[in-house]
Amino acid sequence: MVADTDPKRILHVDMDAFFVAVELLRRPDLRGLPVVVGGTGSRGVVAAASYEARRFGVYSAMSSSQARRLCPNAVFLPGDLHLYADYSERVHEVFNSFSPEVEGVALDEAFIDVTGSVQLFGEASSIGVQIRDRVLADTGLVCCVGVASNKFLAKLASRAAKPKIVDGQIVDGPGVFEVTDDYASAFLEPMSVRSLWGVGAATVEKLERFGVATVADLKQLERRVLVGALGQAAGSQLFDLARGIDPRPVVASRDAKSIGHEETFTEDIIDLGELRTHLVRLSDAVAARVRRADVAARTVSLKIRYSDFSNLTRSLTPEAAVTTGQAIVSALDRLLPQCEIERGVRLAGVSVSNFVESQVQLTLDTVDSEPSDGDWMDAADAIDEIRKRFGNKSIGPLSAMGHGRDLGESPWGPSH
DNA sequence: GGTACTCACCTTAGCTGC
DNA sequence: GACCGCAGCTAAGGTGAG
Repeated sequence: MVADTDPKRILHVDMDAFFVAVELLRRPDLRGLPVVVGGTGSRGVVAAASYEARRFGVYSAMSSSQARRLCPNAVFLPGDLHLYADYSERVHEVFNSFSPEVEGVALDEAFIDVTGSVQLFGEASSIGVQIRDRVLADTGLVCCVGVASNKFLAKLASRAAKPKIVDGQIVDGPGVFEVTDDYASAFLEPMSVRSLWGVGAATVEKLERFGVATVADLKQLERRVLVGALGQAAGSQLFDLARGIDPRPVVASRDAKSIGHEETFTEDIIDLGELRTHLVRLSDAVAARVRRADVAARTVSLKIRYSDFSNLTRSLTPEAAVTTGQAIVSALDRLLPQCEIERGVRLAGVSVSNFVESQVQLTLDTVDSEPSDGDWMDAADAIDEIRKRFGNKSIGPLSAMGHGRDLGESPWGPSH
């Protein structure tokens, strides 16, 4: 089962219906009603649903139109990521007061390694109770805590700690749930393989060919069989997870490996000029984040989703690493001819990766040539300063002004 | 009809240099 | 010089989480 040499005490903290719960703090009149965050537009999805909405079968990632059909009386809210980020920060302050080893996974969830904290605060499950109480007292939000000897089991344990919908009724969960190493087999084996980390629709289909539906079924397969079916990394990981083995440590700070923005349009785009205007705006937003991170990006990627939902991704690595919107757009201009605009473009995305230290090298061949990234840096610095003082909407590329929505506004699809 | 957004990571393939 | 094996990089696409 779990290696004897691994005495770690890991917590997984999951905020309960986080986005909805934050909304209810400022709209207490909505308590007890079906409330949905996201899905306000025709092409959007549900980001979070209250338990009252879940009783009608509304869940996150469901299309907005389906959610409306299932629960026409639900209150649909557009969502406010800035507000959620503020609350997330406050919740993380609570986590950090119990251990410095906090790994944020998303705004509403984190792993905490409390191995070194038990002498100070008591047993791991007791720390879980204390965190839950403190989060409620400091923010008014409810969280669920899973306790185990590794991240994978702690994550599943926090799921078991949550409230559930049984026969259309909301049934409270324990709030804190521990999976001991002795209990791990009995806990895991009846579960669907879909519960395991890294198993999505495609992997489920492959496993079904081996007659595998549950973790118990999965344990019947040898490692080499799984590796043959799923590849070295996924196969080997799944073999271990089925046995409750997960060696990944809690990593308190992680450097971003890519930065990107993508956007689904209210209507499909069939004009290359219009598409380019949106790409300029997206590039500008990506570049601003790159500069805030104090890095430069070597690779620029373009993502296009056509009206039939097929995707095209193209990337290139320019001679010099990029930090400005202009430099990203010039790279995109080399990729854009591969886009078949007449097919109708539903979504466009811009991302950058392969980060290096932010150092703009001015070489002799930049003299008397096209404006380089270095030439634009002073202007970009000035833009960053203006945005810091007057807000994101205060300045932007002229060609993109008046086009598209502010990034971060209606983050789960177009609002109309 | 009906599918967002961001990010990480994996696989495969082709190319280049040693 | 041709060929092989290997490593490293780039590019494209896919999968999955949250």
